[in-house]
Amino acid sequence: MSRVTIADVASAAGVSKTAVSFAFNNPERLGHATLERVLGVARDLGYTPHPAARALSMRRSGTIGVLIPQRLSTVFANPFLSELIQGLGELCEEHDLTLLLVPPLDGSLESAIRQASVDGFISLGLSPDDRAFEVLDGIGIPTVLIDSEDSFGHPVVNVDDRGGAEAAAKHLLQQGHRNVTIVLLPPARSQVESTPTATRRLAGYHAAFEAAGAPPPETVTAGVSIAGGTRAFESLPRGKRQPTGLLAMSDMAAIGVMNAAQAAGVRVPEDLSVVGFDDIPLSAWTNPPLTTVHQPIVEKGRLAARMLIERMKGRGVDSPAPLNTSLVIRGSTSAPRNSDLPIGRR
Amino acid sequence: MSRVTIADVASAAGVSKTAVSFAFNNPERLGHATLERVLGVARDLGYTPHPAARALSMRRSGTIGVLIPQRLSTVFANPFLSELIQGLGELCEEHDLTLLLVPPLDGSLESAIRQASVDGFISLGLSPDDRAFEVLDGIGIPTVLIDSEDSFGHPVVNVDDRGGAEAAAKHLLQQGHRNVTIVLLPPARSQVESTPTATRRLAGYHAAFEAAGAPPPETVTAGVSIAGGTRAFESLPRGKRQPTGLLAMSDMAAIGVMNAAQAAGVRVPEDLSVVGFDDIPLSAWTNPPLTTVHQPIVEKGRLAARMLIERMKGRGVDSPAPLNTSLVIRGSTSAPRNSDLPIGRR
DNA sequence: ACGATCCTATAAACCGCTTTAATAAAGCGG
DNA sequence: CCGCTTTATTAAAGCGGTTTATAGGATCGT
Repeated sequence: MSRVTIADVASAAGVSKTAVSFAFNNPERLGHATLERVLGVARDLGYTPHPAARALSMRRSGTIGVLIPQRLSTVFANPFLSELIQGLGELCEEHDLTLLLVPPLDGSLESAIRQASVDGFISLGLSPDDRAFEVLDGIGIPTVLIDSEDSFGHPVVNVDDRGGAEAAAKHLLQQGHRNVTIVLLPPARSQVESTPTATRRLAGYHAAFEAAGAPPPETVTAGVSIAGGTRAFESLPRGKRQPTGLLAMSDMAAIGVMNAAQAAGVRVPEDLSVVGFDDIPLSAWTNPPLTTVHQPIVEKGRLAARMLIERMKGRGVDSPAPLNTSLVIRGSTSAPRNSDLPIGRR
Repeated sequence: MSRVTIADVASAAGVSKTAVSFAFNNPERLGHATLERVLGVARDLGYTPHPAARALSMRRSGTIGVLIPQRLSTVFANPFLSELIQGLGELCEEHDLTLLLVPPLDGSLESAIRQASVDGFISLGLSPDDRAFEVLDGIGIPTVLIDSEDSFGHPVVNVDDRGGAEAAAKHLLQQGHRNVTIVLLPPARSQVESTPTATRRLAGYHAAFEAAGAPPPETVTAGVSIAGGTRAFESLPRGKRQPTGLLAMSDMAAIGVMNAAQAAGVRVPEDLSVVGFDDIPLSAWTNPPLTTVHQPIVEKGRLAARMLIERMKGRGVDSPAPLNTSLVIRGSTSAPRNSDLPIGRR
């Protein structure tokens, strides 16, 4: 009734456990006849090595963990993670690894980390001061960071958030927008801090406004979801003080804003220009198509996985330069209707 | 240098391994003083139980596996899986479980199954004759099927694919379409078979045509991606024989078709009506918004996870009735321009 | 003063596999 | 027929935990 173990196979084939183990992992150390016999018996009995036992004795589980800072239902509502996993997946399959999703269990990412039987971790968007790092360092497991901060023990894969944000803001400024609101990313885990990504993007926006001699824009915060963007739109000032341009830190929020705006009779881009961030596939299909900052998400996943696999082999890797971002101008931005700038300065 | 083990903690605290183990798993069996001391030493040393060792001795890994019939990069290009994981994730987090993605490794799902250290499997879209089931049954691990076939050892969660497809086809027929093409789902794993889901949807389409006394439609096959839909459109007959209506088995393919059609100057829905299947969030945002068959994907995930967890507790569960599907009529369908049906019969 | 009872703490077996070191058998030249 | 090298096989020691059965006190009623 119970599971077939290596001992069962061994006694059924009239050999030692060692022989059975060799049959699978070291076939050349067995005589031809015994090898065949053991393999045959194993197949007949339906033997499969117990993965946990194997992992324990080989010190290797064949799995890499993805540390997710929020609930799965939250984070998978954003196509960002899907794309990232496409990249991670390519490398995993190439190297015979499976992918473990590790969200905070019972609110605690730390305890989830401890439970996870993995050979390495990819962490998403963690702040340097996150408690998770103590645990991570304590167990000394290879880790590669994505969307985090540099120089801090583990290699990091980032994109040029700041440059992308700056380009986005500059675009709006050049179109003549002066009344702009920024839609911030919510803090991921620690209530106090904002994510490293959000910090860099904000800096980029601000830099552009400063360079243009414009006052720093107002901000609202919105979750990375269409509903979050909808709420953000509703919290915007109306009437004369309503912004003509919106810089959203995520495409999902941007799309939510567009949706809510149009439902409220505000036309995009005529009455309100909106630019997103990420360039998820959906953004090319909205109405109007979303102007946004492209970042190479799949490539980011690939690169991080490749680095982690190197680290798991014991080789050291350095953080690469931030990956390029680029502004993709589509239909959700235009000059404001009552631009107070002369045509020549646009 | 090496990992801190339970023995290290034990000797540092001057107690037995048993005491340390009890301190974490059975604190009431220890005296107050020793408990505190052991816990303190453990914290100081940064002790964390080895997950594989724990899994081996407790016969429980705290992980459930999702059996994915295709490459991660393929399957995560479709928002379907994201939504499903949102549902699975809710239950996982509630029960302190992590989620292991198990794609075919080196082309073989069977070997991936063996490697995976999980307490249960959720399988996606597997045909009854898939070889994976031999392995699954061999190791006797609780399994719940999604989008598979009934009565076959494991409980199954399905939606009413047939009814949904029938409603979709009926809709097109009622609008007056007589020249319709079906966009089939590609086979998932076994080259010969089509997936159970595809079979049921096809039956639904055919039933509607039969009931209307119309000849069965032509078919093309397209991968579940926008690019797949694009290719499908290109393989359609042109000119007089070009269909006026398209029944796609996935929203992604449907969107790809719309895209390619519009790029070729074919207007949707005026020249070509298209209806999808799944009702992924994206479908509400395309231009025009996609008419499609809604299925409760998140709920499907929740239900399957709930059932699996019950099974993991040793309780038996029955397959529920197929979940309801419903046609969502949006902007991608209308009457064909030169309908040969009199107005009254539309 | 003594056996019964209750708390604590532990020794040892076990989970199922890998791997090192050792043994037995076989082949071989002299 | 003997030492020596190869080849085929295995016993036993881990890997790092959990858990059962047991022992050693302290407490207690009588």
